[in-house]
Amino acid sequence: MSEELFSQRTTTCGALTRADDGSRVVLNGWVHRNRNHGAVHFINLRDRYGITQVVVDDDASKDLEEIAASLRLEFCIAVTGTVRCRPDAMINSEMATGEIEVKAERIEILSSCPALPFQIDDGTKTKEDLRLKYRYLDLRSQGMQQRMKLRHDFILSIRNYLSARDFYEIETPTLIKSTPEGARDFLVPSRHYPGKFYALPQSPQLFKQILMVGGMDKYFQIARCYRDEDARGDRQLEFTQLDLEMSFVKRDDVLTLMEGLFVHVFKEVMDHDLPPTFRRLTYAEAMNTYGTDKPDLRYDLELEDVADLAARSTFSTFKEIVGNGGFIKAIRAPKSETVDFSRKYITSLEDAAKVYGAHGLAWMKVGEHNTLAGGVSKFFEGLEGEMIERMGASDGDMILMVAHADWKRCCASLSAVRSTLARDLGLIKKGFEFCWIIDFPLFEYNEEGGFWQAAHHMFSMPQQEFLDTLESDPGSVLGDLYDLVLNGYEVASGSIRIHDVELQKRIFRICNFDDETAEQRFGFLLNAFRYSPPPHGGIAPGIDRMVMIMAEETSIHEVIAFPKNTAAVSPMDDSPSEVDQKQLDELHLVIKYPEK
RNA sequence: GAGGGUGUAGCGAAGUUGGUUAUCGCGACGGCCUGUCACGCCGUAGAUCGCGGGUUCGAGUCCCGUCACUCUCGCCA
Repeated sequence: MSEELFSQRTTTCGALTRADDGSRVVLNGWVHRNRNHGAVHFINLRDRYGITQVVVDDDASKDLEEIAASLRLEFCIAVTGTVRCRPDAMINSEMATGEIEVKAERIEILSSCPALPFQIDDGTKTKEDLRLKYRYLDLRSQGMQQRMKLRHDFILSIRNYLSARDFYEIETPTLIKSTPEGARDFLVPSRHYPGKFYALPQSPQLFKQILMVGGMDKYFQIARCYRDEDARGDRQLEFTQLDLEMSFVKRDDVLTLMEGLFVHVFKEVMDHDLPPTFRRLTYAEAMNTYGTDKPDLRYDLELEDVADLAARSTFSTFKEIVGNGGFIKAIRAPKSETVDFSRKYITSLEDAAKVYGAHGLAWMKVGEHNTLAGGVSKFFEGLEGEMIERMGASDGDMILMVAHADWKRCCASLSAVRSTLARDLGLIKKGFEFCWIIDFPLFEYNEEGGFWQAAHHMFSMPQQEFLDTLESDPGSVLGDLYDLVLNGYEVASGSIRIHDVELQKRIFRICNFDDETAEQRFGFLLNAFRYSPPPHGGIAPGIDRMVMIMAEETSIHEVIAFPKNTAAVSPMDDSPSEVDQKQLDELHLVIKYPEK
C-alpha cells in the first residue's frame, strides 16, 4: 500500500551543472525530444525550470532500452540516473544544462499521451482557437511559461512596492449593485429575490472611494473587472487592473507614485531603466500634436495645423471646410529608402484615414528648391515656401492633409496615417515610452441622446476654475483627470475624485441624472459622502495590457492563462453554455430567444 | 451592428489561365542507425479542399449564400 507511486524528483531540469558530476538524481518532467540512435537514446526532459539531456547508453538493460524506445513526445516520466559531464566535443553551449547529461538507470512512465493536436514549441503559428482549446498544452510552451513568469514577477513587484509604502491590499465584492456607468454590465440573477440582479464590477470604483471614507488611507487591489462589450486584441470581457486609491492627495501625488512604481518594477522585473519622470501632455496638446489621446512616442511625425494656408489656397473643397469652421491638419512623410510614395501607397494611407471618417487624403510631393508637385499642389501655388517651412519638409518628403468639419475625426484620421507611416517606414524605436495625458474635458456631448455625459466617469473632480461654469458651459470644463499611455496604449486611467455631496449632485444633474435617480442608483455613495469623506484620488493601470507590452506582444491573450476568444467564447471549457431548466427555475428566469 | 482577411491531412503551408491520381515540411506509425541536441536515412497511413447551392463536359480554383476564426470601425466612463 505504501509502495511509492513514483520516484520523486530530487532536482529540476534546469538546475544541474558540472558541479553535480557523479551525483545520483531523480528528474520528473515531460519528454521534449527523443532522439533514438539505435543503441543510444537521447531524451530531452523538460519541466518549468529547463531542459536536461537524459542518455540511455548502449549498456542499458533490455527493459530500460524498451521503455526508452516506447517514449513519445510529452510523456510524463521520472528518470533516475547519474549526472556526468559531457565530453568536450559534446557540450551544447546553447543549453543552460549543456555541459552535463544524466545517464539513466531507470525510467518510469508516469503518464502517457496521444499524438498531439499541435506541436509544442515557441512562436507556434497554430491557430489561436486550437491553442485555447488545448490551453494546457499551449501553456507548456516556453513562451507561455516565460510570460506567466513575467506576469507573476510584475504583480509581485507591485505588491511589494505598494506594501512598503503603506498601502493595504483590500478585496472588494464581485457581486455588486448594477450602476449605470460606462459599459454594459454582466448581470447575475438573484435566487432569493425574483427579478433582482447583482452585477459584476466594471471596476471597484465606488468601493475604493468608500474605503477612503472608511479611513483606509491607501488602498490597492489586483482586481478582476468585467465589461460586457465586444473584444479586441487589447481587451476582453474580463481583465485585471491594479486598482489603487489614496486619501489626502493631489494629482501630482498620484502621478509621482506611479512613476516611482513603474521605474522600480521595470528595473526589478526586466532590468530596464525608465526615466525618473514621464513626459506630460495635455489632452489638447496630445490631440493637436499627435491626433490621439494615446500617442505612441516611440516616433515623432507631429501633426501641423494648416487651415490658414488652406484658406489662402485655391482648393475650393478645403476653403469651404475652413470657411464653415472645419479643420485641416497635415503630416510630413519623410523621404524613405524602402517605401516608394506611389499612388498605390498613398491610397493605402488614405484607406487608413478613411476608417476614422476622413473623406480623403490630400497629398503633395516636396521637390528641390521649395517646390511642390503632384496631388493638390497646383492649388497651393505661391504658398509652397510657407507650407514647406511649416512642415519642416525637404526634397523627397511628402505632405499629407486631412480636412474635416469635426475636429476629433480630423485628428483621428491623420493619427491613423501617422501610425501607418511609422510602421511602414520603420520609424518605431524599440523601448518603452510612457507619457501622461492630463487636463481631459470632464464632459462630452451625446449627440444621439442630446445631453452631456461624463467623458471619463461621474466621480472625477472638475478643475477649480470651472466650478462656477459647470452648468453654463459644460463643454469647456476640464477635469482633474489623467491617463498613463505607453507605446500608444492607454495603460492606466485615473482622477482626483469629488468628495462633496453637493458637487457630486451637480455633476449627476448635468449628466441627466435627477436627484431622485441619482439617489436610487448611487445613494450609498452619496450617503457615505455625508460622513466627512477625505479628499482622495486614484488610478487603475491595466495589468494585462502592461504585461502584454512588456512581453512585446500585441494581444492580451498571450499574457492571460485562460483567455476567451474574440467571440467571447472559451474553446476549452466551452463557455458560455446552456444551463438546466432546474437552474433557470430556481433563478426565476425564462429565456426569450432572439428571432432569426 | 458594419467592413476587410483567412478556412486544403493531426499542425503549418503550396496549389499556375478551371483539366487526369491535390503537393511540401513537421507530426503519427513501421524499419535502420553508438554521440545526438530541430539527429539522420528508408518506408506506410492520413484530405468528403469549412458547409450548402450554382455556372461548366469538368470546380480546391469562378459566382451566390452560410458558418467559424481573426483584424478594424461602432462600442469599450
